[in-house]
Amino acid sequence: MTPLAEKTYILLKTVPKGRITTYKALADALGTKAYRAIGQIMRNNPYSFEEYLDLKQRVPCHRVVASDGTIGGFKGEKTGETIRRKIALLRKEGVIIRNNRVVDFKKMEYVFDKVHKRAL
DNA sequence: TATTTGACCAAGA
DNA sequence: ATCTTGGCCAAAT
Repeated sequence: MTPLAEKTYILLKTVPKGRITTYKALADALGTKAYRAIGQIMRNNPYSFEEYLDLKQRVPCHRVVASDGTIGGFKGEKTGETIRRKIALLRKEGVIIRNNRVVDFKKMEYVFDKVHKRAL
């Protein structure tokens, strides 16, 4: 677990069900420009939301989408059945998706506040 | 130490 | 609405 990864997971866990954030928003909130690294960190997520059972620890990496509202990747892949599972998870939480894009994406985005940043 | 690799991004055409 | 392109920087190799 790298330092940035640890902070990223802590922050991401504050995003509630039915809302989303972006790779860039996470990077910005953490004071780094390494938004590409955030993707790497999601890929290495040891607490998969689907597979990990401990509610307190699991990291909702399916709630992270690209800055233009497109879905982004999941489990190391960017297309195919894996992405359909990410979409299914989001839909189950109430996020509307059409043509691989979050509808009303700006309104669905969760904005990190001072309290969350302070916890890092 | 040096190089390569991305679940990315913003701006242009 | 797509599509390139150049840039970005932490981590992995």
